[in-house]
Amino acid sequence: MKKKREKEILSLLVERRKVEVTELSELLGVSQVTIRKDLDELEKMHLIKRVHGFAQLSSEDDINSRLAWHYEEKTKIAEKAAELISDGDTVFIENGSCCALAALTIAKTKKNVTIVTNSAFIAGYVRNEPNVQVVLLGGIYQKESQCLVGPMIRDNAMNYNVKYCLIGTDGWNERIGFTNKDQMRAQAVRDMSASAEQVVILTESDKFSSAGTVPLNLSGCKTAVLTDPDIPEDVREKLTAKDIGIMIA
Amino acid sequence: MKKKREKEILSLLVERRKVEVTELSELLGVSQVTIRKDLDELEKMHLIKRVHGFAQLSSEDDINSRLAWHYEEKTKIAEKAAELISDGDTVFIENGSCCALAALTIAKTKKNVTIVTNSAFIAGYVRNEPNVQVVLLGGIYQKESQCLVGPMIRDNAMNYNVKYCLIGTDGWNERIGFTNKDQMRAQAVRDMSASAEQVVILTESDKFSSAGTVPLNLSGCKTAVLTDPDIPEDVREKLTAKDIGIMIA
DNA sequence: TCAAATTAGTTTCATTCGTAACTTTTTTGG
DNA sequence: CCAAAAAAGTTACGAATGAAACTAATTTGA
Repeated sequence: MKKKREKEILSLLVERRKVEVTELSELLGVSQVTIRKDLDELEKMHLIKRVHGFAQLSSEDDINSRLAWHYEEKTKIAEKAAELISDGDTVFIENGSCCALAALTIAKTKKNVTIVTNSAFIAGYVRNEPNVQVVLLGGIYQKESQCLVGPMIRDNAMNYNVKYCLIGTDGWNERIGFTNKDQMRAQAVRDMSASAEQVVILTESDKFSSAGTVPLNLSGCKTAVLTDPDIPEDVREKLTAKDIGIMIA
Repeated sequence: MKKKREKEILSLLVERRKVEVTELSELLGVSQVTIRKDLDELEKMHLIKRVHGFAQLSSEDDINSRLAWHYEEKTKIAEKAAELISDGDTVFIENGSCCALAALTIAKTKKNVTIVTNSAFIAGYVRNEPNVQVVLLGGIYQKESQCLVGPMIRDNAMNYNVKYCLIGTDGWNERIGFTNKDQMRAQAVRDMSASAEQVVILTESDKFSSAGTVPLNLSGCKTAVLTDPDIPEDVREKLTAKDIGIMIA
């Protein structure tokens, strides 16, 4: 994301879901042609969809539309995550918008990496990258999130033993730790983590302000968080006290 | 597909991949507005994509674009296949364009059916249908075909025992029987078939004119073919001689 | 430091788009 | 059988689009 104007367009879209080209032009004080060029760029990145006269986010539940929120931070986190991976590695990646970006960055920058994931979204997301192999763990297909859950995940994941498992989260608090919205998905995360030496949680720092409903309970695993520089100092201390590593993108 | 004009548009697109709205209007002798309405319909069915001034097929390798070829026959085959399934059933469905249409028809018309498939494409294809559950078998993700292959398929499929397994094919001849283009996918078909009482091959009749490279070798399974009425008489006899049932859509 | 090259943005224009109001054709039910 | 309703198609028009040629701003490197 080179231009700050593109960031403003995204913010507007996250708020309103759908904005007219003419309105964007007035609001941002540039010509409609310029706006259209910006929108073309954003569409290339799959962050928005263009329709006659408008720009809009992808469908509500789609990971693509979640990517529009804090895209820049997520990009940086994804790049940092990719640095952990070496050519030829196999890495577990769980569903989630940061994870999807990390998967794409890895696919674009590494050679001969195998991504093992429970996310059909991620499989499709890196489909055009020739230098990566993808393994999809079997399971029940959750239609909204396009990810796979259920006991087959565990069976399949046990075929592997990897160094890193990259996962997402939707919140955190001191008492219950990191959380997820969905019980089935939380279990999938545990099952995948069990086959990895190190779990890395990819999350923007604003997730630390409130917790979701289902604790991930990763206590048995060596865990680290990869987040942006805005993580509050008190959270840092609490994480460190619980022996959770902190990486800043 | 109600209108024969829409069929003509599809034929043109299969030939040329991309046709201008103005040209379609002249060729078919109706106004551009009418063409645009047709194109909107076809786009709703995911058979084509619209761009400014043109209509074009989805990307070359995409199953969606293969659906444009003989769409009507495929629709009928899919409807007939759906009749085999009852509310509450679990059915195996393999990758392929006829299979995808069958999956969608089942999802739209049946209640409480579980589709077990090795096709991430099919999972996405029925994503908006609320009355169906999808289970994706795990494996190596083939980027072009969006299907899963490899030994995990067999492990996962063994969790089930179902009545019907719907599969596709890319050819047939008398000596080697039904074929597939790809060794890994052929093995996935065998692994899925092993957990089903009855294998039903969904294919348009024109596939009987030539064979692909990898025999499916389903000899151990009770097998039937579901195809359109144009299947040649001699092929019928040869299939019957090999104890393969024939259903006509 | 300054000229050339690249990048960003604008203006213009012919073309395409979607909508709405209108006409023709086909269906349908009494 | 035929009138009313529904469906299919057209015309007309203002708004949106993409391409190209042009101008302004920024980068770069000699």
